[in-house]
Parts: sequence; C-alpha cells; structure tokens
Amino acid sequence: MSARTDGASTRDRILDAFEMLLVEGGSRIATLDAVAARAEVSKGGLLYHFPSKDAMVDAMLDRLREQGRADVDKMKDASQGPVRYYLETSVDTGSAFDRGLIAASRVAQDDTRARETLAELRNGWFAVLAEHYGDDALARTVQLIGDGLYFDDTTGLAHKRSLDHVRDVLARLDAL
Amino acid sequence: MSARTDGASTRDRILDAFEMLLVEGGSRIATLDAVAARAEVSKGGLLYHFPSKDAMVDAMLDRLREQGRADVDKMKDASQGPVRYYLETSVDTGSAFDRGLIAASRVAQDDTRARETLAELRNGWFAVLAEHYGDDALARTVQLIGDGLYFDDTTGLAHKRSLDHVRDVLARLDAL
DNA sequence: ATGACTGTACCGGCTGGACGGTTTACCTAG
DNA sequence: CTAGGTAAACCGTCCAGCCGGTACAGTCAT
Repeated sequence: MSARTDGASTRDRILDAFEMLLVEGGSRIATLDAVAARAEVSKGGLLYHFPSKDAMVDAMLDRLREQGRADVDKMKDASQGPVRYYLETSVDTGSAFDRGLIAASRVAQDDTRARETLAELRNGWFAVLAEHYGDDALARTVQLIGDGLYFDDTTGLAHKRSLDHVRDVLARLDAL
Repeated sequence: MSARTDGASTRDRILDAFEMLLVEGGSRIATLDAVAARAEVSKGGLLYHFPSKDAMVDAMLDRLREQGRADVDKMKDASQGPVRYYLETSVDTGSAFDRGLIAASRVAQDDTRARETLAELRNGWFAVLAEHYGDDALARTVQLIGDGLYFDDTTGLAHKRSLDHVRDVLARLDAL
C-alpha cells in the first residue's frame, strides 16, 4: 500500500509476470521461480505477497473480474455500438485485459475457479448483447462468433479476414 | 495388431485412457502412471507400446487425423447437409472423435504438433463449408460459430439452447 | 536524541514429493 | 523360443512451499 519500485506495485508486477508466462507458454512454464524471475523479485518475495500459487491464481482472477466489469461498461457506451465493440475486442488487441483473459483460459484447463470467472465474464457480455438486440437467438449467435474469434486467436490460427467476413454476414441480417 | 483382451487392442485402450484423462483433468493429471492404471496395463506394458510420452501423443494425434478424414467424408454426404452436420457435431456428442478432439485441444496449450493437427482438421471442415456455400464470408462465419460452440463445450459452459438459437439465425439467412 | 524494538518487504537456499523415463527380473500363452 | 506383457526399484529433474535471514522505516520509552 506504500512501497513502489518503478510504476506499478510489486504485487501487480508479479501478477503481470504470471499472466505473461501463462500466455507465452501455458501453466507448465509459469512456475513460481519463473514468475519471480520475470517480475524481478525473489521467490521468497513472491511468496511474501502470495502465500501459495493458488492464492496467486485467485488474485489474478479477482483482478480480471474487476477489469471485466469495466469492459462491460465500455461496451455499453461504445461509439461503434456494443456489437462492433464486442467483436473487435474478441480478437487480441494486446490490452492488459486480453492478456488476463488468455491467461485465465490457459489455467481454466484444470482450475474450476478460472472456468467460473470466465463464465461470469461471458454472462456480462451476453446481458449487454441480449438487451441491445432484444433477441436471445441473435445475441447468443453473436456471442458464439465472438467465442470462435477468441478461440482461433488463442489457438494461434486466426484468419485475418475473419472479422470482415463476420461483419459482412451480420450486415445481411441488419444486426450491426 | 493381434492380441485382444476385451474388445480393443491394448494399444487403443492405452490411447483411450490417455484421452479420457486429458478430457477429465488436462495434461497435469495425464501422467504415465495414471494412463497405465486407467488402461489396466502396467507402466512397463505402456512403455512397451509407446517408448515415450511424446510417442503416445504422436499416436493419439495420428489416430485423430484419421478419424478427422472420416468425419469430413461423413460431413460431405450427411443427410442433414454439411452445415447442420457440422454444427451438431460441434457440441460434444460423446463420440470417440469428440473425445479425441477435446484431448488434443488440452494438449495444444503447449504442444505445436497438436495445434497443427487441430488446424489441419479445421481446414478440412472449412473446405466443405466453403464449397457448399460458394461464399467464404458465410462459410467462415459458420465455422466461427462452430468454434464457439466447441469452445463453450470444452470450457464447460455450454447453454443447451445455443444450437437452437444458431439454427434460428441461420434460417433467417437461408443458410441452412 | 538515542537505543531497543517492531512490522514490512524481500532474499535465496533447501527439502520433499511427483513425474518421466529406464532397467531388470520374471511370467505365460501360443 | 518369443511376443507381450507384469512388477518394482531406481535416477535425474523439476517444482511448490518452507524457513532462516536481511534491510530498513517507523515508534516509543527513556
């Protein structure tokens, strides 16, 4: 709550490092030693802030949920409208939020809390989409397209024309 | 290629056990010991068939690619047409192929070969979709929806009405 | 104002357990 | 005899978590 080194608190630097490693190589390489090294903290220092790896995951997920709430707000009053905003941010924009999202999905493979967090975020977006359209079928379909975009992106096989294709199809439905 | 115990060969039983463990708990719990136990084979017996874990992954991926080729064929001459077939099989039907697909995506997190295999399978489906529609935008969008369905399913948060919603929207586009 | 003490933030060596993989000795049906 | 195993000891490596220390800022009685 007081000591700073560069700009961010050590605590946040550790969480950032954890997310980066998760994004780059999955949970296998995101060991405590690797996280500590990346955050330029000793392992002991890391353990001072987060008593266990589990606690670190919890903290990362808490931060992500908070960022998620902010994202839903931005989506609601985005100038392009919620749909375009949602679709455009479904592909990795390099933001801290995206990084956290990808990190969480890496962990989700064997962590229930991460799955729950992801589900909670998805529910938030769906609510905005459903309210905007007043049509659950359309809202769900757009959300699925967003999930597909996101999946392709994180699995490393996104086609750069995908977003254009989707916009084209949604235009035919007057759903943009 | 000859010895049977129950119905399947020991080799296939091992691969099945490996996939099951991958689906249930990700690569962390799919250890050689756990696979051997699930397949009711000794660890030595497992290593007799697959000299290393890497070799086991390769074999699993090979089997999956073969099943994938068969699936593309089934998709081409499915009575419901390729789109319905593709969509319906994007949600887990409990088939061996689905299980293999989920298993591969679990491994894909830190395995290039698995990512390549998944990409190859996706290309096969896209080709059928694109040929059917003669419209890349629509084909890509349907594929993204399929990816979304699949993603939701494997992340454990599928809504059972999703498929109906998608069918509804595609009907509005005369794309079913 | 100073010396004793306290809490915060952090360091880094170490341990114990799990895991992948190897090897060896043994069994058994065809 | 040999293909197809079983059973279990063993090795090297990796990793989470533990622990004994350090540095230093602040507090407080004297």
